[in-house]
Amino acid sequence: MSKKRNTTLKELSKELSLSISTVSRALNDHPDISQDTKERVRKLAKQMNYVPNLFARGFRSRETHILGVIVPNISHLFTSTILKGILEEAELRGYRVIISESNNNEVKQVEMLNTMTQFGVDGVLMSLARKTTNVEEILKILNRIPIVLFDKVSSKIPCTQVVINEEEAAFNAVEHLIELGKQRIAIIKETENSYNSEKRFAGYLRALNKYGIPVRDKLILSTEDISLGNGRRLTNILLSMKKRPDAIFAITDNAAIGAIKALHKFKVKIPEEIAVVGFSNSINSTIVSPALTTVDQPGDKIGRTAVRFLIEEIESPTNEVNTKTVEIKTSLIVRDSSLMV
Amino acid sequence: MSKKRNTTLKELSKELSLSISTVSRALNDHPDISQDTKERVRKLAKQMNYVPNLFARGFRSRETHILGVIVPNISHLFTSTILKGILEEAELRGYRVIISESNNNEVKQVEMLNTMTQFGVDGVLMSLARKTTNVEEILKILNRIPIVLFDKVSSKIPCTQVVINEEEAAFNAVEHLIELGKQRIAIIKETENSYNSEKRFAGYLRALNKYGIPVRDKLILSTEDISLGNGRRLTNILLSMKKRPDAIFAITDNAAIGAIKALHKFKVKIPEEIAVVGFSNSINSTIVSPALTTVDQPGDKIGRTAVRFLIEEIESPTNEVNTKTVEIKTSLIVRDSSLMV
DNA sequence: AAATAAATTGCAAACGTTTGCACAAACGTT
DNA sequence: AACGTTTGTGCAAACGTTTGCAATTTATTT
Repeated sequence: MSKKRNTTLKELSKELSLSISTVSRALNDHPDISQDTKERVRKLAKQMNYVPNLFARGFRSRETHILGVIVPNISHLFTSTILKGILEEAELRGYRVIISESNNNEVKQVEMLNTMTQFGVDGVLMSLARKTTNVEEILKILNRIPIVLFDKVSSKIPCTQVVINEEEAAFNAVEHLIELGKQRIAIIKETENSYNSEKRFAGYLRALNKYGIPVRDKLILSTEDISLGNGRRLTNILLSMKKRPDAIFAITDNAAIGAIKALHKFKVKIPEEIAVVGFSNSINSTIVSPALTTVDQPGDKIGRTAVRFLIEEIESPTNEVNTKTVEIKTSLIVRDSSLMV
Repeated sequence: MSKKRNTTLKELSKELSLSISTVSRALNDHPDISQDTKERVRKLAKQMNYVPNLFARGFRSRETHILGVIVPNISHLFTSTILKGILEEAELRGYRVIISESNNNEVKQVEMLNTMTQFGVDGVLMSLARKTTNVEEILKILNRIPIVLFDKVSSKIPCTQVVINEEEAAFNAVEHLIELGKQRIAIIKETENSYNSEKRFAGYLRALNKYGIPVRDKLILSTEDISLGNGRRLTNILLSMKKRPDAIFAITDNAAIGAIKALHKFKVKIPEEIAVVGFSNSINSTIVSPALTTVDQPGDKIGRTAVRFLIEEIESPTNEVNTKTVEIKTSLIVRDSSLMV
């Protein structure tokens, strides 16, 4: 059970009567080494099942080929889809991935960032904890290693950011409702300064503006925690109004599903009386009935793209700051909750 | 942007006019060092923002304090809940976690296991790919480092295994249906030699036996891929029978939801005509209507437990093989799909 | 044949940490 | 005063790899 030691360069070199350095260079395909020697070395290496000790290597060259990932909540479906993309792309490019969860705790988030750099990761992919306000510490670390933000990002951090076209996606969703003939469109969004929520809200406003529909404050509802339960609760409020809305745009599938449940309870016809649109295309959106119209966000593409940019920065470092924002296109998936005949 | 170097022991030692080894020992709270020195060292270390180079350490002591995790599919909700538990418990105990996805591919699974040991992880937590049959390679690696299996396990691999009480959980679920007065209980399960499926099937059989209910082959349906779509398809078959079942036990929430969808379509009353029970307590089970009765598996507890056993094996290695199986208790959550008044 | 260039290979240092051992000082015991 | 003991500290080796430079061999040129 005790950890058996791996074959080392030294053992190979002894076996072949070569020096350690020659063996090392042969395996790394260094041009100074003759073809002949290279083949002999490679053959024996394979035979003796040689694998380089990554710690010695990382230790020596301060390159670990490890990427750190920090996300608020790993069991959120959208997040785990992104992680899937990250894992796949990283593996493809010969990087390994360490994952941590911040639990939406800003302090913990910085702590993890520190541990990771201390650990020697080559770069970090990060989705910010809700209400990340103090970016000081993050900026400090950004001076030392490249960071790429995705999904929950912040304009206060000058680095590459990979997001979906939140504003446009929301615009499209609301435009869809308007084209259906809806005029009193309510929105259920987040209170706090959440990047995603604000962008989506902006899209909502732009759509109303474009079609000359007045913005009614009463139809703009916010909640701290954009959950199913709160979606239900806010919808109840909407239903108690003298003039009910004729559509609800919830910036989250869960909240939208909560809305549907509430509407169901009060026997409101969906979508005839009130149409509902969500955001995320989570599995649930097809399970609820009526099936939910929603915005599909290609999580794995976000993950892959983020990895690609991060590795690029790692492998060809420049002294300029990278501040580009990459937008991944989403698409509106129309289902029964907004399908009028 | 270039990787700035961290403070090293050498720098600390120079500053304090002490030897490197004294500083090292002071920071590791070695009893040989005087309290006075320890405090001076610690103070300066903090001030100079010293962090040990984990690579040098891991390299030296061949202990990395990294755990490897291999799962079939990270974006499966139950899996990511387990991961959450793993991450939390590991962090608590000062271990870091590397996660890989096997995509249910046996070859890839072994490959990852190899890369991880090569990488120097102290131990591996693994949930097996479906249809893992060739355990040769895994056994080889088990000789070198401790492995703990969870969720998808195999009796062919002599190591600690953390599972839920699959058989009993299924038994309870079916017993619940019987107590409801159901007599023709169908089961939707997996075809291939899946550990979970077989255990659950065994529980199903035991429940029928206990109550003297004949086992009818026609009511035992299997599918390769236990998905929502296949749940729906198999339910359609059940509905086409001359004598329909009066209950369906699907060994997966998704399949159960497929069943509900099919029943819905044919306007079969749930649970009066046919009751439905699933397995997993995924979020969806509360979103479908009627809400699904299902078995709650405490994912994070599984994760935490697995980590605990693994670390124990790492930190106090014995030469005996560890083959205990730890069962985590589940509970049946009764909802509308089987709630009769 | 001598001189130079090119192709291979080896030596040795370096990376930052831990740890067995040796050493020195201070103390207590005969 | 001589001897052990205890306490605190430093020396130096080791972990496995990479890499600048030197050394050797071989090929090419004059």
